[in-house]
Amino acid sequence: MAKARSALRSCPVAAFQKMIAGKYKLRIVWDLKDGPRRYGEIRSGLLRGAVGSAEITPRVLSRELKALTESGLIDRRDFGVVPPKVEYRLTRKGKSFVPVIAAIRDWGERNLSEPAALADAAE
Amino acid sequence: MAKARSALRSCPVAAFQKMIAGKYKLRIVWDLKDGPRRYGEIRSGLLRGAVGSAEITPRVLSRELKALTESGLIDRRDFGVVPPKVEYRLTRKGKSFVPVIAAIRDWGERNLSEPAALADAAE
DNA sequence: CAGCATCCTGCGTGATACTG
DNA sequence: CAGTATCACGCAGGATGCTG
Repeated sequence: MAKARSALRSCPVAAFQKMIAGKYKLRIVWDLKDGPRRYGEIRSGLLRGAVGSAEITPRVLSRELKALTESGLIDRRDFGVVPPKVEYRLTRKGKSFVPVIAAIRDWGERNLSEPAALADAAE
Repeated sequence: MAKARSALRSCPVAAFQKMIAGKYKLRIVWDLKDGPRRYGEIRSGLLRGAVGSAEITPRVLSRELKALTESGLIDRRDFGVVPPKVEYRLTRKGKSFVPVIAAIRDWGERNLSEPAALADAAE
């Protein structure tokens, strides 16, 4: 079975965790599910849902986007114009990953959101 | 809609990320799906799948277990005997989370494991 | 507009040693 | 056996400023 082979490496879960490491990767992918978006749009989009304290620094966003690109989840498209215009879109692989995030969101909406908030508040 | 309310806080995805933060939490929950396990068993179980370099230090494992307990995913049962015997088991909430991990594993097995390994190897 | 360069800080994680 | 205590370190991630 092919299963045993891949399971050895470090199990899919660990690979998954590496892939989505970082605070924004999941949200970026989720945001891109509706179609291509420009750098600034993604940045703005990430602010929705933030509690309102911190901005996402270009350095961080840039890193995440690059990592996602190297993971093969998203694709970077540079229009090579001035002023710069760059779009990011999901790859095939990225699209196939959307349902997984959907499952996460779905579970999170009914199990986290509020009850888990006290675990935070307690801290 | 209740959706908007919970979505505001920081979106389910962020809450999810906080909940499973740490290298072992997902694997612990996954490991516990087959039934209760003792501290030492969990520790040994985590070594399967590790590339073989590092041990899991008690400090780290202890923290993860405590965090998972406070998240309400697992339940700690101390038998109060000597030598100590402590079992960890999934709660209802924890069990409901297993399918999500299954989805992750499933996706990971067909999309990561090897092709994504080069992203690692490159590093 | 879409980044990159530099500095700085907190925390997650590993190593080691000790205890009820 | 099932942890806790202490030390140390790398790195994610925020702040600020610059550029093509």
